Amino acid sequence: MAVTIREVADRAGVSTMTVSRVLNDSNRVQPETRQKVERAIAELGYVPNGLARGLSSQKTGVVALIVPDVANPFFTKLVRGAENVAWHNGFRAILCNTENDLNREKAYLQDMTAQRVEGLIIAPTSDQTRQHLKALEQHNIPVVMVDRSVEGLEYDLVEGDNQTGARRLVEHLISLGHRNIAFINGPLNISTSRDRLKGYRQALEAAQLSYKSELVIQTKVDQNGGYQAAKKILKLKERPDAIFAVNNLVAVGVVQAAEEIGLAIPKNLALVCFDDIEYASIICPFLTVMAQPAESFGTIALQLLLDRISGRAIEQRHVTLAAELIIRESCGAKLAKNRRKEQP
Amino acid sequence: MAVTIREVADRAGVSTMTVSRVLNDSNRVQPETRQKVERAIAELGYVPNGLARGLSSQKTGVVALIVPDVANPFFTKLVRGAENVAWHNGFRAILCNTENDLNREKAYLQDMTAQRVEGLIIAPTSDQTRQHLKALEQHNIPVVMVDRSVEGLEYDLVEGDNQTGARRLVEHLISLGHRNIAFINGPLNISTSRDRLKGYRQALEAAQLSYKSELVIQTKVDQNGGYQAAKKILKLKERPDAIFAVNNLVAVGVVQAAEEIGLAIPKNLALVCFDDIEYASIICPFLTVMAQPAESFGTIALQLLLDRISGRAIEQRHVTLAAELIIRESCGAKLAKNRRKEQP
DNA sequence: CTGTTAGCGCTTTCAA
DNA sequence: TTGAAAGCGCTAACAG
Repeated sequence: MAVTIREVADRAGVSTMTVSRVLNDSNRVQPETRQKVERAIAELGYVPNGLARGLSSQKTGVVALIVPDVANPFFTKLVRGAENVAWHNGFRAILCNTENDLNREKAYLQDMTAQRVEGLIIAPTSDQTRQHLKALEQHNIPVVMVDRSVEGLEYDLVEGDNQTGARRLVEHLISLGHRNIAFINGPLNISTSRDRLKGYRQALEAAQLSYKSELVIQTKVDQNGGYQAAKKILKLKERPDAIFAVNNLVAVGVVQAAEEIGLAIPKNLALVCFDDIEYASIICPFLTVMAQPAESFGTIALQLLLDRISGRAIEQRHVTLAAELIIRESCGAKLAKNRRKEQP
Repeated sequence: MAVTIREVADRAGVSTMTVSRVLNDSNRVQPETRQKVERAIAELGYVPNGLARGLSSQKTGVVALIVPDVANPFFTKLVRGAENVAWHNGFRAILCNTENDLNREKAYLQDMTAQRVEGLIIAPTSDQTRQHLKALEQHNIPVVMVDRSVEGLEYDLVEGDNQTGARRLVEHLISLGHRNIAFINGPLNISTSRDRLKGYRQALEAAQLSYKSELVIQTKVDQNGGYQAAKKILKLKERPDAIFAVNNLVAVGVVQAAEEIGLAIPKNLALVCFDDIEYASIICPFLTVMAQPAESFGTIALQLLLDRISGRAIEQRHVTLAAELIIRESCGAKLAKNRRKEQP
């Protein structure tokens, strides 16, 4: 058993309450008394029991971060930003990686409630998350949703401007002369998939291109999902000349598939996607992307959460962060430019 | 205040003890009683208070993961592996991102002790971590060190074979004809830096190349560190024809610097490093690396930790994981090959 | 400024 | 198989 407040109090010759006051540095303690206590703490190597503290005070100083996939650079950065802000405000962050699994998400949600975390940042696996979250309403634990929204839930939200982003990405492809543009999308029960689909259609319409359902496919939003989907869509009799991948990892899967099939990007196939891949883009600036400020998603979400925790916020807040088009190789823009130069 | 065990007990018409037994599914409860209790739990939406539980039982079901930088793909994967194993064994993982800051590491360590986590995985910021860890010894909390070792600490350890890996990387450069090989290393108070330096020297000696201290430079092991160091070293009158970067992020910084200076890799400068960058290598297989099984670092470390927690392990264990040389573009091997073809 | 008294919500221990 | 009593280590609320 570790050293307790009792032992510290005995050694310092004061009551436990006085020790407690020193710990929470209430200034209602005489300097000399405080010194005695502090010496006792140091000598004993006393570390207050956080559980007892939390149980008694109803404050744990812990928030939970629930994300679908830590290995996705977007979420990695989001987590980093959130953890940082938490740290600087005296909070710890528990990381919960759901692996896009609804059951795991549900279990984590229960668990975090049990641990009495003071707040929750969640990038929901899908709209089905609604039920789990609803079930937690009675616990009155502040929640902020990030990246993905869930209809019918009144929580604060930090998301990207997915529709606009998608539209601009597709417009870009169209401006480069592509007419047969496939869209490898995620499941439609994820808000980002729905919004990006809207943007895709919007861009086609504006260019008076018809929407062909065989060019739009839904898959898991990870590398393998992108790989499988690309394999399928690139076998079409009328092969697309460009692909819009719903996110970075799906795009990685597309690159992999194209390589295997022997299609050169961007020569034989143009490719664009949502979300950058940090270090990759420096090593070789290849993917043309709609980059989102991932870290800001995390820092802002955590700030909103802290506002809730401290009771500063009342109304529901909805932050939308713009994305930035970064044109590199994979869309073929530079290729096109060079071609023009060569054939004057 | 949330629903408590008391209310569940009242509603089910049993004592709190019986509810507790159902919760911990002790089988010493009559089926009918159990049903009554379970119904009450469901109706009330009861979630047991983990703090109270932990305080009372001395078990929290939480382990801490302390890493220097979550945004580094190596640690991201390590964390992912560890979190996964924790999950499957009924444990939650708290992520602590120290940002390579000793103070932050110290605070986290104290904090985790306070929260009574049942175990600790730590990739230490440096040898200075020893003092913090020593201070926690009296708490008898199981610790497993990963990636980096700290001398004088008797904890379980999972690390890579840094010396061999570094040696092979440099040997590879030498085999390609490079003689003026710079090494951008990390601080020597990190074990991996020391071991990789040994490997570097070993390779030079074996090839009877002299060690030139001006070609070895220490820096922070992140992108900016690599960038700054490369800027400096590439200005040398006798410019190196190859660089061995101590890790992936440093290599990214080197690429950045080389780009700025106008040096083409691998044409004017060969580059190799430790640790792969997952997605980047698929999008464009550029960096020649010594890839470490990052996820295994995490899974194995967590398994060792679970052994400790359950008291299964007694002796100190030391796991060394081999790295794999992956030859891509940046070292110039393929360039060399082509050159040979072109000049028969 | 300091101490006393009661819990926080659960589990352990011992009886029944 | 079930329950009563006694804490786990701390802090809130009130006295003094």
